[in-house]
Amino acid sequence: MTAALHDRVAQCLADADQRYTENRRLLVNAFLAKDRPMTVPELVAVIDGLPLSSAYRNLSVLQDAGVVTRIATSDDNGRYELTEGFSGHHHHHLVCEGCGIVVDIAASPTIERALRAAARRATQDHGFAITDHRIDLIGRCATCQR
Amino acid sequence: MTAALHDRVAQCLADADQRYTENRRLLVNAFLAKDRPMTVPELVAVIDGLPLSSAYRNLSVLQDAGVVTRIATSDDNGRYELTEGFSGHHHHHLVCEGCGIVVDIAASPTIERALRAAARRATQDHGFAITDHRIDLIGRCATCQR
DNA sequence: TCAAGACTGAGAATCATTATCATTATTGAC
DNA sequence: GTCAATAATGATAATGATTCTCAGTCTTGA
Repeated sequence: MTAALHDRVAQCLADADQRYTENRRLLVNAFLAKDRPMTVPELVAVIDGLPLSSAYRNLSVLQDAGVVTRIATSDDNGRYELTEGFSGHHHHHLVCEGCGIVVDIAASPTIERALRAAARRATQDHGFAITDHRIDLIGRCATCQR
Repeated sequence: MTAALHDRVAQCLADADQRYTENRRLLVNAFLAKDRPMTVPELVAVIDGLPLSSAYRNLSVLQDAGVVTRIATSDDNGRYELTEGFSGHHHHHLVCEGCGIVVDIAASPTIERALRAAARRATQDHGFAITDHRIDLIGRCATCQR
């Protein structure tokens, strides 16, 4: 199961003329271990001995190859997660405005349908070619509610 | 019309023990002039003579008072816009992944309804108290499509 | 086995944002 | 109106996440 996933990652990197090195494998495994977007400090804390500079460089390589995605948050640290093709399912995010943590939630068919219509309208009205979307529900996690 | 708006901004700042100074008024007017989220460099370019440090400090004050909202983007600059109560209408964003520009689009009732259901589910399943949401349609603007 | 080129990691550089602080402007009390 | 007390300003320095640099190491394919 995960072996097949690693093969696909390797293929994806190969297509981008990149190798699937030990550090990159450690990063992918860290993402598989937790199913929520993680910051670079979180990643290096989990991957013992990985230098910051290597973490950033390899995340950038994995991002260019389409294996991971960087998500923008309002707190200071960026967060990374496996691209949907690798994490398995289309999902959206629950964002805590207290601590900044981000949790994955399943997408609903109703929302997806409505979004397709909205994308069509955006193309008509503004000339945008829509390729993706992002939905965040914002609030406070159980911990931050005290 | 805009006079009433300025009164409401003044009230909002007063509630936060802040004054509605010239610089703050200039910022609010800049937001009214363009109806899309703007970066700090864009703002100081439009408001002649406004120092960067004053721009950042006053945006922060306006944000704490609930007059402007900072939106997170994946490019390097943050973007600010008037909070919905002041800009007039609930809206979502069209984001160009080429140049990073952000354009407002109207929210659709269908999506809003579906989001309320999703928020209910998030509370049940994850203990989050949802207070807001954010929808971005991501693609390429007419210019960046060449 | 060897050369070409990719990868690594320590440290320096970058750049948006924040903090500092002396100066200036505003306010409320008298 | 005058006078503290307090808030706002803006130049500059500091911060901190991210990116770049570069010399050394590892892979790969011939």
